[in-house]
Amino acid sequence: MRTSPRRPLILKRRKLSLPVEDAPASHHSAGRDEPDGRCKTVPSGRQPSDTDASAQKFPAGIKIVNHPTMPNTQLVLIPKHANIQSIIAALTAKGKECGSSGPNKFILISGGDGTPRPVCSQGEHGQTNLDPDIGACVTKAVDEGKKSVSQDPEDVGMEDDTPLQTVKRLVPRLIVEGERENDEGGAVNCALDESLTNIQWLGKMSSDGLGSCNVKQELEDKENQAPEPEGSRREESFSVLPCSSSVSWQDSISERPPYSYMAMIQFAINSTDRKRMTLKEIYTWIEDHFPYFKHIAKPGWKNSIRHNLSLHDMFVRETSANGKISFWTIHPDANRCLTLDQVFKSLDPGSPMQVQPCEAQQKRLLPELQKSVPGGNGMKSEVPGGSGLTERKMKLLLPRVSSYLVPVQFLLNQPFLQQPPGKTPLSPAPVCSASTADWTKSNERVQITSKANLHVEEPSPFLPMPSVKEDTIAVKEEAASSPVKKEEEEAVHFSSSYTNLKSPTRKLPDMQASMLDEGPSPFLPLLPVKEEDPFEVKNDCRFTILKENVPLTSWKAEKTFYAAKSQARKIPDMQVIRRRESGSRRKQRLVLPCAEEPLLVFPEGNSSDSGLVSDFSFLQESQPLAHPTEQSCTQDSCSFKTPIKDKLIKMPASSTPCKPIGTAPPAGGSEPCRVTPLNKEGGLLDFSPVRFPRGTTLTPFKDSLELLGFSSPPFNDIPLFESPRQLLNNKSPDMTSGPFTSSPTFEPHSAKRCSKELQIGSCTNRSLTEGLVLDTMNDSLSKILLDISFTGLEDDDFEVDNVSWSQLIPELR
DNA sequence: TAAAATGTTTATTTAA
DNA sequence: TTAAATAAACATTTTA
Repeated sequence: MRTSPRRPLILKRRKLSLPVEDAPASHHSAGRDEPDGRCKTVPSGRQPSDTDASAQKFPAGIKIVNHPTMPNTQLVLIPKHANIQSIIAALTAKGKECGSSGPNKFILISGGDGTPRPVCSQGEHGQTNLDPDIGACVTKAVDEGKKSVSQDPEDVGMEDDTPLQTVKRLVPRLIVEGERENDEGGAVNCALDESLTNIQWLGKMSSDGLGSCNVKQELEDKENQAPEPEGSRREESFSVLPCSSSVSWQDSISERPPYSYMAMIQFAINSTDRKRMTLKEIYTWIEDHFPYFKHIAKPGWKNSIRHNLSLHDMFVRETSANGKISFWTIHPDANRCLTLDQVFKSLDPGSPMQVQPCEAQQKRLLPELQKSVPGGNGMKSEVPGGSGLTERKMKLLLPRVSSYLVPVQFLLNQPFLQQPPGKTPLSPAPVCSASTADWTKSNERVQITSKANLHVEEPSPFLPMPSVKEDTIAVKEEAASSPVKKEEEEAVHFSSSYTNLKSPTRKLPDMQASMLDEGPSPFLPLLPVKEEDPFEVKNDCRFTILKENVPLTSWKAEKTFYAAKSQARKIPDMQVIRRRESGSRRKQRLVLPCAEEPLLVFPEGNSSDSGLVSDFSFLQESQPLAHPTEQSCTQDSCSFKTPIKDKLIKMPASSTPCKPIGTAPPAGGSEPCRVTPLNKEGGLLDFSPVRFPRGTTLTPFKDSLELLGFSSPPFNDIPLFESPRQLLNNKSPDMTSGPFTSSPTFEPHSAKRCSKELQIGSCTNRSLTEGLVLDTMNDSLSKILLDISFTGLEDDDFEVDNVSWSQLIPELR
């Protein structure tokens, strides 16, 4: 799939594809997609039988049958003599044959036929080599896992090494039904084990190795690449590289940072003590920290920086006392104090930072996080597994809506999760508070530079307003102008309204509800646009807005309030400069005299907590919100373009166009405005199951596999069982959590949430769903989960302790 | 004064 | 449909 060079990784969904593209036909890689989407080749030259979908036979005696109970799931019955190639091919062929609508989970079950298994079945079909591409990918992946494996696919351990040794060297052992470890001998010389292990390894490879392959390809293509396609390829490589990839964009000028411009700007600005930067400094900072932009990126990236600075309201331009230097700051209400240090952690103090979003920190600190939430508020049970958290964690860094619009997420985690180990805590809250304090109190002699006429020029977040940007005013300190009493009054009026708006108990103004109910305001579209007197126009607009209590969100209103207040107080010192009618789109500025620092009328403790206080208090308030609108207003404190849209989504009975809410409203509508500090993208607190299309549950484990490096043995502690009964009887915590607990930071509770099936299996019946799902979504072997479910054993009276697999799986007979 | 830098806005493309 | 990236036009300011 083509990936965009524009999109940062963190915004992308990982699309994992089987890295056997263009594989030679001689290899045993899975058949590639044919135009009709069906499997082209099958190992050993056999085509999968398409006569019986329920018991399809594949080479090496592999059978794939439909799972008796689980939809989109098939049982892969693997004879002991099956080799890895056969299994992979069969699975792939099956997946491709079924297409995107077919089953996406495969339960891998060994045959258990009792026949002496060959010592090594790798060469059974005369095929011992992996696809070179796969091998290369695997090698890369293994290399990344600090494994010393030659790139020669033949050296991946398929021949020189005993298969099992190779497997065991490469990947952790996998639990396999019907297989058991030889207690005495330790290692089971089992081709199936190898195969399954290799399947897992393939699944790993599909995510890691592919990236490596892409990196490899990237390196090969880089020489001849123009910047644009180069970025594309890099992007692609990023899309599959694991967090722990050794290919760090920080070490490579060719790697585009996985951050949006907005995020990088935040990084830059927050890297300074004063939380402000000139444009040039931002350029420099980005170039210094992301060499890509210095060496590779097209010059247009600076344009994008400027574009982002102007576009996002969170970026506020201030001017120096003399008005000659423009500083870009982040509005305190929007500033999460996000820094590069917070999104990275140094794995090795002596080594450069590696691409490692602090997901591990987050996971490790999750228990603390949960403890920090009184009562848990249901969080504990909803703490996702590692991968889900990973994605959500990543979203914390997203430049999208969630990243800065709803600082709750960030604040929730920041004190616990954002601190790089071994580093001096950034103390985000104090920093932010300080920043906010500076912003709201001292203001550092910095003149507030307002953006375009907020009320008039910028459409109301709730109302489609006509653009009157061409006839707005700029207020400057340099010159004086005759005061306008009317304006003063209106300004005062506005300040009062604004104060109310910002009051701790503020709630949505009545007008808001009416607007939401009635649609666009009848006033705003009628705003007069008088060429002759833009100032008058502006006043009218403002007054109209005030009268209607348009819920201007805090800081946007704040800016306006600066203007209004200043106008009220310093009219003589100001000059109303009518914007020239040349059609200029330049952002209007409001430069206040240094001597007239705006005095904020924010209510105590509410105006400038940078979202920290309020946000964290939200976490501490575990009880359900009694007044959702209040929370809404809390969010109102961040009035940004996108967040406003977001808020609209949550607005009750909103008649304004809004994006449909992803989750169904609560039954009964008892909570019309179910305000959550999280965003629609499912922030940290949104632990709802992540689902694939077609209802497939994307288990956190899916991604936890990604997190599990090659060096981590997620399955080491999982016993092997000879029979289903044994398997069920051994449903010990270790077994239940099994691979999930392999991560030292894994939240035990999340194991139960690793998949819907698992929940069902552990709660409603005695089936197990665990481990390995071979996800063939999008024709890819992305993840493997050993999924064991035997509804026939639900009955406690099922006393066939020695029941064999074949008794449960007729096809095994 | 021209060029460069900076700032604003709109439009388009792309991926999710 | 939306967010982000990108390009571009244009305006304004700064600098050489």
